[in-house]
Formats: sequence, C-alpha cells, structure tokens
Amino acid sequence: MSRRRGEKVSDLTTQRLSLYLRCLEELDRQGTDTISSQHLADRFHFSSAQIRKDLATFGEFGVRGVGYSVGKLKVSLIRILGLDREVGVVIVGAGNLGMALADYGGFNQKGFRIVALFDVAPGKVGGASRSGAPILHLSRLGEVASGQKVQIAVVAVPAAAAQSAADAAAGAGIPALLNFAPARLRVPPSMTLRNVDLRTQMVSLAYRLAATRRSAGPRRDHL
Amino acid sequence: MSRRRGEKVSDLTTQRLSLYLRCLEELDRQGTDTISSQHLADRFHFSSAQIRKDLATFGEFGVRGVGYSVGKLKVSLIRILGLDREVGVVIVGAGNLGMALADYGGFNQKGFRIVALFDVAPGKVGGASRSGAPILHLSRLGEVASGQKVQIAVVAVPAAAAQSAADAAAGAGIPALLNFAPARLRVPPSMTLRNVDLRTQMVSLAYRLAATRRSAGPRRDHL
DNA sequence: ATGTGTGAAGTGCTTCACAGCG
DNA sequence: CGCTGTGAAGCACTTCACACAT
Repeated sequence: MSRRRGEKVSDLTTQRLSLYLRCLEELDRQGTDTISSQHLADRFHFSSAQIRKDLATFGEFGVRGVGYSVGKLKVSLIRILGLDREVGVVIVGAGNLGMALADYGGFNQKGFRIVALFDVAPGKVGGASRSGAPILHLSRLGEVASGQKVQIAVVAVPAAAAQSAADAAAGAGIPALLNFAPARLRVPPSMTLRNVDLRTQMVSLAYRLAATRRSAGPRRDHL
Repeated sequence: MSRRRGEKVSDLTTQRLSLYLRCLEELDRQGTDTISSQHLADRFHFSSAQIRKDLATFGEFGVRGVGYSVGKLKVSLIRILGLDREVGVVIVGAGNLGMALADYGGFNQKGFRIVALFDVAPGKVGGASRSGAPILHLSRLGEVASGQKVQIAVVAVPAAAAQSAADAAAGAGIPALLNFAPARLRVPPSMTLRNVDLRTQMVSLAYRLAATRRSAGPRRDHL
C-alpha cells in the first residue's frame, strides 16, 4: 500500500517513524539484524500494533513469521522521511539556544546540514558555532537561503523578535519554520509552521504534579 | 464543573492552557481587560470552541454576552496549572543545551525555580549559569533534591548518559522528568516521564517537505 | 509455529450548533 | 443582541484480534 499522491499521513505517525529510525540505528550498532514489532515495542516502550500500522502506511517491510530486517527497514525509513537528500537548515538567533541547537547532535546529523546562524548583535556576527557553522548578519538571510536552497528555518530568538525573524524567513522563500520562541507567529499560508514550546512541557508537568498533590497517583506518558 | 478528585484531564488540554496563559499575559501587558474566545482565537490562531471547552473543564470563567476577564482568567489559569507555588527544578547536564535551558526565559520564570545544574566534568562543576544557578557534581543530586524539594528533573545530557541521569533522578526521589536526550528512558512507575525530542520535529518537517516535493501543497499546524 | 498486515472496534479529541444567560 | 457553556456529531488516532503468509 505504498503511499502516493497527496494522501494525508498524520504528523504523529511521522514523528514516531523518526523515533523508530533512531531505535533501529541503535539496534544496528549492536549487531541485531532482525527484529519483530513485539520486541521493538518491548525494548523501547512502544505498542507493537502501532509500529505495524505506522509502517504499513508506507509499504510492506516485514516478513511474516520473522519480523523486520533492521538494515533494510532503516534504509526505507530514511527514504520515506526524506533524509536521503540533505535538508539545508538555518538557525535565526545565535544566543544560548541557537548555539545549543547548532551543536545538538540530532540537528547537524545525517539528513540535515546547518548552513549558518543569523543574528544582528555585532559581537556575534562573524563568529561561528562550535561545530563550525558561521554566524552571519540577519540581512544576509535571503541571499544565503536562495543560494544554498535552505528548506528549514529554526527560530531561536526572544519572543519579541520572533515575528520579524519569521517574516525574514518567509521573505527569503524558506518553506518550513521550526519555532522555539514563546510566541504565536503569523506566516504566509505557503509556509509550514511548527512550534516547539519548551515552557509548555514544563507547565504541563507542573499541572500533573499539582493534580497529583490533591488526589491519586502518577501516570506515564509515551511518545 | 470544577474538577476534583482524579478526573483525567488530557495533556493536550493542559499544554494549551499554558499557551492561553501566555497570550493572556501579553494581552494584560497591552491593557486589554476583557476578551472573547473568538477574539482570542483569531489573534493567536486557536479555535474558539476549543478554548471554551478547555476552560470549561475547570469551571465557568466567562461572562455570557461579554467574554473573559483577562486578569481574572490569568489568575485562575496560574492556580489550575499549579504555578501559584514555586516548582523546584534541576537540570542534569551543563552542556550547551543545559545551559541554554537554565537561562531560557520560560524556565526560570514565574512558577519555576532552577535550583541547580549537575554535571560530572571538572571544568564545569563549580561554575554557574548566566542566570546564577550553580553547577554541582552529579553525586550531590540526591542531597540537593531532598533538601530543596525538587519536583522536576530536566535531562539535558548526551543519549549515552541519559539513562544513568534518569536513574540518579529516580534515586533522588524526584517525581517528574523532562527528557531532552534522544533516548528512550526506563523510569520507575512512580515517576512521570515526558520526552521532548528536538530531532523528531525536524524530521517530521523533512518528511513534509519530501511529501510536498512529489505532490500537492503545504499545511499549517496548530498547537 | 510465528509474526505481519489489516478491517473492525474502541477510545479520545475537536468541531458543530444551539440553548440559555447576561 | 453577543457570547458562553455544552450535548451531540464528526473525525482522528489507537488497540484488538485474526486471516494469512512464511
């Protein structure tokens, strides 16, 4: 049932695929060459039915009675997720968070290439991240983005500057935006926006703690 | 319909409440004193029905024909979310990400107090974050956690060290864990675990870009 | 035997639409 | 009138359970 032509795949599914991929890489490193959905689920706390459903969305990757080939499934997931060609990424904001993201393992790893960071502070422009990505002036975003076919802009500036950062990314024709700033951004409809709100997660834990304080026990979250 | 005694509230709801709270703070700063669910939704890209449902889970905060009092609703949300008493937080891992989180606005803001960071690298232990939180040796986690009644441990170490960091937090009796490491952690059932996976978000955008490449148009995400 | 792939059932979340209150 | 609060409908995601392939 290989997916073609604009069928809608849930974001939850693709996010889990990314997790499965990481698990497969770990298994691969450990020399496991075949694994069943059940074992994968037990080992990494997923549901086996969920794994099979998610994979079945994109094709038939398993062998009945046996399971999945770790190596082959890994390659398939990489292609499905679009990580077989490198995605150009820029980070707007070279503060603490921007620099941390630039050096974060998952960001300049297979599939992604951090082209540059952008800032306006004179003390930062001209420098580079530890991993070697240059810090350029924000005014050069358009030029760099079109020259290096950048596909994702990561916004890591304070809330007050986030909208103008998003506008700059939109003006540069970057099609997707990953926003870490605590702000609700307005972007043109052609742009895909995803918010990662770090405070939200903490607050939701605070709620859980407060709720637990007045009544019953804890609960474990998956994904 | 004020919620009492272990009724289950969805995490999605509490996460949105946290977003509403931030929006209300912005409105408050701007001097708005009353707002309808419709206006709130238009301004910050939510659904008005969703806002009303979310709020109705915890009580009747609005005035029919008028809307919500910004100030009163703000106070109510703060109490509901458990931010009226300060939650003690420790960050395990004083690398790029840990330091960024320690200084991140949303983390040492109203409701949260960053007690300390923990690491094992001699060059880091003894230092402090820009915001003043001390960096202590990981071996002192238990002592500090019980003395300062720490409720949330943030794990910001490399994947390979994440499980032992989680074990240390569990051993210290910390009830909730926010994991930024790209690893699937095993924690005791008494502990609430939440994963924030930065790579997952990027990968899911990469998928969207790859899918768009072969067929139709983009899509916007809310939350 | 074993484990996938999958319709069907189950559960949860969101949107609709309107009664009822101010 | 305008807007909340809310049952009911609609939609989406997850789990179940089993036919079927190896």
